[in-house]
Amino acid sequence: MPVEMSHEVIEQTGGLLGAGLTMDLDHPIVTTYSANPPVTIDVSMTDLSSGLLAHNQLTTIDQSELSSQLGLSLGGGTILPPVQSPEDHLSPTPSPTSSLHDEDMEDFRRITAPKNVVVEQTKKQKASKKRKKKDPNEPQKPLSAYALFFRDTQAAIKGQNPNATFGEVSRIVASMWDSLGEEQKQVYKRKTEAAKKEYLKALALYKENQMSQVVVETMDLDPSHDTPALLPESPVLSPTVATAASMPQSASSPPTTIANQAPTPPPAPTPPPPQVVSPTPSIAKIIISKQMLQAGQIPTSISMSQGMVTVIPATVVTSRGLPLHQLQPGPQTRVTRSVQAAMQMLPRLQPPPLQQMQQPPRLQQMAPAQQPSITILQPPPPLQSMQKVRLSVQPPPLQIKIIPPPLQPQPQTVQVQAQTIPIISLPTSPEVPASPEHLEVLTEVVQEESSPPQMDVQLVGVSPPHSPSPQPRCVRSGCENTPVESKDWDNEYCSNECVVKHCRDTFMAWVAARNQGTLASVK
DNA sequence: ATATTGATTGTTCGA
DNA sequence: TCGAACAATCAATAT
Repeated sequence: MPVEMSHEVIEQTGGLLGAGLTMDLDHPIVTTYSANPPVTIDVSMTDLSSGLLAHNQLTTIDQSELSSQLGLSLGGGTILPPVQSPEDHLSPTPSPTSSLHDEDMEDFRRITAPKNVVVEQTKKQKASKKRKKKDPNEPQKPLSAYALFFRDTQAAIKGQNPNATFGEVSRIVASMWDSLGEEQKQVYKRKTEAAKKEYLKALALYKENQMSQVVVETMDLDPSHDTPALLPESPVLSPTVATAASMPQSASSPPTTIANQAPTPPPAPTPPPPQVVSPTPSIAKIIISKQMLQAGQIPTSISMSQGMVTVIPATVVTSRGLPLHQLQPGPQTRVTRSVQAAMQMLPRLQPPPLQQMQQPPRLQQMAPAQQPSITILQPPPPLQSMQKVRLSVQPPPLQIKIIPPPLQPQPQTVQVQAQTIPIISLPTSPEVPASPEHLEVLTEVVQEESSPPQMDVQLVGVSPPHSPSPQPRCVRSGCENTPVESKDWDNEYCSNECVVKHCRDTFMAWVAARNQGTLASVK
């Protein structure tokens, strides 16, 4: 505490608030002055209090006496010889009770009693006063120079005179303010000016935010639809949505809307909105990552329309900085779920023409698909091209096709290529029914696949690589029969049985070789 | 009208 | 109904 210094200041300058205040107030203490009042303020108040209040051992001061003494000391002409040294004042701080003598108590009552009456009177008068409701987020107006000064000095006054009432402190502060030199006042005024600039900035930003509010809604198009949420507990969705919600929107850019806009679709401008919304009441869940929003890219989107589930991942990097496909539970689980949901719709739907499967509509034009197909665009791992797995499942014959993806990992522009490689062709047979369970297994295997697509094709591939023999034989290993021609296979098999066996063996071998125990659940 | 601080009073709500 | 928590009010003064 700067008690000694205050004494020195007064002794040397002969004034109360002269050099001391100037010296310390010139210090830039903008950020701390409110919490820690300027040292010199404390000094001055200490001496002021000691000189004025403690001199008479008053906790309540006679107004005229106070004024005269304040005027005397603050006027700067006379030095008040402190009866008590500042140190004495500080060390055992005079407790309110101990400092109160009987006479003081009388003075206290004499002064405070009428005050209470006044309070009661003004209470009724100002009962119906200001009714202001403010937005808590609205920036606070900068304090006036006097308010800053009051805040700084009142603590010192209170410290020296704990029993001083608010009115007394206010009068003391006002006297000090009056006696404050213009330079010292300028210090506070500069603070106020600086705070005002900040206030204007904050106010502008606040108003801007008021103008543009982000609308973020995520909901199922059909809540009654018993479909597990595609992206429920995703570690990606929550942060991204929160980011979108908290991200300030500039007035020029439209609010980011993640919503089902079926009731009132907005006038879609030429650039399609970043989300793919299913036209049918099934499910629409949107992910917009922060990176994508900032880059203005089309975000991850999932749409489902009459059995067609489209997963368009965002760029690989997520908010965690991990590739999307590495998250657990990641898109694998979600995709599987959506696939399962789509599977249940399959039996009712008729297989589409092959041409349609090979040339699906553009992603932004995912009009109601006529075939029960599932298009899954998985995010490419780094240095890997995007893998596009297209499962076209239909009642007999069942087909699963893997389409090698284009090399450019640009989900928003990628189109499904017409080139397809038939891998497994399973005609309906009693031995291998195309049950949903089986489909699910196949699907999950494909979903969990994250290795380069080439390997998939190679492993899953049905046709033997080569070995052109002069006498054609059935493709199934161990079968020596001559293949027969059928509409279900291309002159490779001798019978339906061989087709089934061959496919089963191939698939099981692929599963075993592929997973090596990592997918023990797949049988 | 509003700000300073802190005591007091009034209101609301849960136990 | 009671107590806790919160809100409103008031003081003197300056802006």
